Amino acid sequence: MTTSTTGVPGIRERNRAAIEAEILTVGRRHLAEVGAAALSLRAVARDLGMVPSALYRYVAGRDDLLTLLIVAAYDDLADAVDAALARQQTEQPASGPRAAFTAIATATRRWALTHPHEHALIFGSPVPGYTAPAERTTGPGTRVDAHLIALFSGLDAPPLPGVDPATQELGAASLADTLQDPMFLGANLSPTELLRGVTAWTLVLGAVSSELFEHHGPDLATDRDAHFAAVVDLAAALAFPPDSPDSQS
Amino acid sequence: MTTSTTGVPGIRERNRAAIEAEILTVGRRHLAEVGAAALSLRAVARDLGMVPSALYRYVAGRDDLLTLLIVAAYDDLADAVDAALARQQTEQPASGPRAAFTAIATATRRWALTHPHEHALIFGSPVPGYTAPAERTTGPGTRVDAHLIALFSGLDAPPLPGVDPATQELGAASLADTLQDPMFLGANLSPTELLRGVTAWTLVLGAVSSELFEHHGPDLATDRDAHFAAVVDLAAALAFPPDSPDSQS
DNA sequence: TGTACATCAGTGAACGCGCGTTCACTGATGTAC
DNA sequence: TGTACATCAGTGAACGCGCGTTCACTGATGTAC
Repeated sequence: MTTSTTGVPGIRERNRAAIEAEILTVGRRHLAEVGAAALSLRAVARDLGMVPSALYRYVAGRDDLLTLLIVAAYDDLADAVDAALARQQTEQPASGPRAAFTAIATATRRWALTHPHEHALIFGSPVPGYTAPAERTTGPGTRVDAHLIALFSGLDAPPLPGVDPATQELGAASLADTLQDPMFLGANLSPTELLRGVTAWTLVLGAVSSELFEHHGPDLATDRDAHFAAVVDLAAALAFPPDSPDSQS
Repeated sequence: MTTSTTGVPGIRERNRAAIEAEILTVGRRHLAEVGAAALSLRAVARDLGMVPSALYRYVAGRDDLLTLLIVAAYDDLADAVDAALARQQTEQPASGPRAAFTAIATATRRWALTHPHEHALIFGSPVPGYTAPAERTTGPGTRVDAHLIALFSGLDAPPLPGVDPATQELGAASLADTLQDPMFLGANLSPTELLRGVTAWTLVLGAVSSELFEHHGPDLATDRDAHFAAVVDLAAALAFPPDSPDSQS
């Protein structure tokens, strides 16, 4: 369309890309400052030195901007997790899935602490009057999950002591349908592994949100890092077999 | 002041109490319908058949109304938990702390599912531009916690298999200061018990929020009750010794 | 290389909306003597 | 029991604010011939 016949993008196209990037940057800054509920198209436009209506050349409306920010947040988090995994892979090439789980959990918490509003946007209470379009958010929203699924596969952990086998069985069975999702293709995950993995991850996210939103006040732990490490250790004990190596730094 | 010399409240005083109650009722209904972020003084006044400014006779402003609603939500949840515990006490008088933990978790989830916005108000992301006055919310906010503390005391559970003792020790130590809080007076709780108890409860709240906010989409489990029961079973395994009885209904 | 036309970016004004909060006021309810 | 005064509940109008979205428009950038 606007592409010239040589395939080289013209100025218009380059400008458009530049401004789209700028909108995203400013949008993220506003999100970080005021939160999703108070995010305003007019304020973003103001900050871009534009008149509000001009934004509609680039964004269909406020909801569309929110969707862009959600996608960006998921991607940013996933990038941070990818980086943490890669770092670990080079520093401790022999480490197993449990250490990878710990690395993912730690990176997720770090990211949340540095991006509280973006964490709230994707893991907190829903933004009033907005529902995310699944076809745009599920892709980036499952990048971290894909890592976890790989880690939880083929563990064959023995039942935890003090756990009721019948209750576990029923809970696992209720997840069987989910395993049909294409996401799990080739993962070779058992319902029980999924149950225990999802539970471990729920605990991690719960701990992060609990720390961030201060459910137990600001002073629960004197050493928050140590507290979180212990929680992650417990979470890992839910999903991984007892002899699984976990190298804490 | 307005009390007559006989000690019997006059009409004014009774009217005032009645209207205060009505404000709370309408406020809660609005909260349930639109959520905390969209809660508006004007709308509440409208619904009461009053002019907006009249509300200021009863409430200092929007923030004050929010505080009232937070207190009411905590109390309502705690009432539901109390009722569930009492019911269990009569139906299964011989059941132990682990069964009580399960009852509390189940009641908390039930309450959250029937009061999603109130759950979000106290356990979700913070309301933008509002910070709760601790001196008014901590009282009702810790009623459920008090039950849990009692349950977690004196358990002396053995270390979970697959858990790193050093990591647990550090995590527990970071909670030692918290144990000085008057709330723990006479509870005889060890740092390790607190760590494992808080973690178990974090998992429960995380699971409730995850289900409510649909972090894994609407269709993670075909039988959500069974899924939740299995998660609570795993949570209990974190805090209670393996031989602790847990009677699932 | 030059001209006629189509596309696009951004402007500026306006729409209608709802919000929290203030203020001077009326009329009813209570209190003191 | 009656009267003068103080307290309180609720009214109505107004303040200034920011919001999302629409619309007709100007001027610049690109395209076709």
